[in-house]
Amino acid sequence: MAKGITRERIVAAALELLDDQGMDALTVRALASRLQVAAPALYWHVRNKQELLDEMSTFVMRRVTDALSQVPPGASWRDDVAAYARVLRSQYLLHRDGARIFSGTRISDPDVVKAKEPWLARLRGAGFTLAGADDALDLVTAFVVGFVIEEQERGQSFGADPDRYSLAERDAWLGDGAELVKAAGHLRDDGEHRFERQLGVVLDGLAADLDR
Amino acid sequence: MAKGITRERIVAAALELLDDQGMDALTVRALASRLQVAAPALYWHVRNKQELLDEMSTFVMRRVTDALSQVPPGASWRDDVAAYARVLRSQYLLHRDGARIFSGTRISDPDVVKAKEPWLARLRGAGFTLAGADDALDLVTAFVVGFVIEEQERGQSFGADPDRYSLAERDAWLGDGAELVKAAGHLRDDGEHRFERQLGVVLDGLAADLDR
DNA sequence: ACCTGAACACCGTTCAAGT
DNA sequence: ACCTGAACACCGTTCAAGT
Repeated sequence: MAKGITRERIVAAALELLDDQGMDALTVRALASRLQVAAPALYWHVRNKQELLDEMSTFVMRRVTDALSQVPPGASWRDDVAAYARVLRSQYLLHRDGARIFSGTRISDPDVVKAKEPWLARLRGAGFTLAGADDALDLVTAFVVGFVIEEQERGQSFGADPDRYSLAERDAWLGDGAELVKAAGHLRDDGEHRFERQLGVVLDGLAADLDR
Repeated sequence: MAKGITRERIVAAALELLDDQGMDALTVRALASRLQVAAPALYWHVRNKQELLDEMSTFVMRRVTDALSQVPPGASWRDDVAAYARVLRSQYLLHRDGARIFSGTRISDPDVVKAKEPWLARLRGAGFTLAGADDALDLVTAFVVGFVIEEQERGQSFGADPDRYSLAERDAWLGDGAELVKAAGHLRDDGEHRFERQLGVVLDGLAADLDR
């Protein structure tokens, strides 16, 4: 006894380690030491490190579907799709480099994929074709992934060295010319506002698509 | 002489190695051996591996801006933004896992960032505010990044084991229920068509934004 | 069934020394 | 200025052996 390592505990500890120390520090040995076992012990529960990473992704995506299953059908398809986008973003944001690490990975649990079903049904009910509904969800997923990758990268650079990424520094680094690029940098906002605004544009596009 | 390693040659060889063997095989030692020098030789030209990766990203993004500078102003802002999206996607597709590796990284060359200037100018000419133009380009970037990450992941899984990812296998793996998810899988297309369709939706959203 | 100790073939990086 | 050889502290993974 006393040990009792399980797949679930390994994944949970791996996510903690990732968030505490970052991707480079997520080694099999460091993970084992956090769990107070020798490194080879992990190989009884997990085939290799890649499988561990896949399990971590699946865990995060399961969190997304769990959170979504709590969301009641909205007043409109817009509300439903927006709820999906917000939940996906917030779950990615929970983990260091979450969007980059957990996007575009194979999900190992069919239930997580099947959780798409009610969302497809809601969109169909709102007038989307099945293909159109699937397309819509994938488009929103692509947008969220790309948005949060950029968002987390900016956050990390800024966290590491706030001065280095100030507007003044950036302007100096850019040198002469490119006045629009510089001015745009000063107008730029971040976080929720920016996300909601761009999400709104995507939803407007889907609405235009639906009306056609 | 005879050696003549330069930063440029290192980056070019690193991209070849990435495409030939994949991310895991892109080691300092393998790269050195491809360039016929001892591993520590690279450290005279590059601070560390991270800097090498940043240089690779910057190189790819410079390719994007070079290709874009050849694109004449289109008949409409839609054509301009679509041209940008297509070029970005095609440059990511040129390299194994390109979107995941090269997105959300700091660009080390100001000229690459400054190349945004004429694109901002064109959008402003078409009626976008400066903030709106910047937002539009970033939104399209986020979409392309997310789209191609998913696209390359699918391509890689399928390339590795075509049977494993056939529709029949997928349906069996999903098990009972989720009929819409299964049916949507059968309707799904890939590549250019899918990209153009989803890009069209994003552009429609921007158009709606512009009319407001 | 579950875990350890020792080992293997590798990593990225440093540094004195060579030309 | 540019490169090498040797070394350091680490990797992921295997495997016989322990309980």
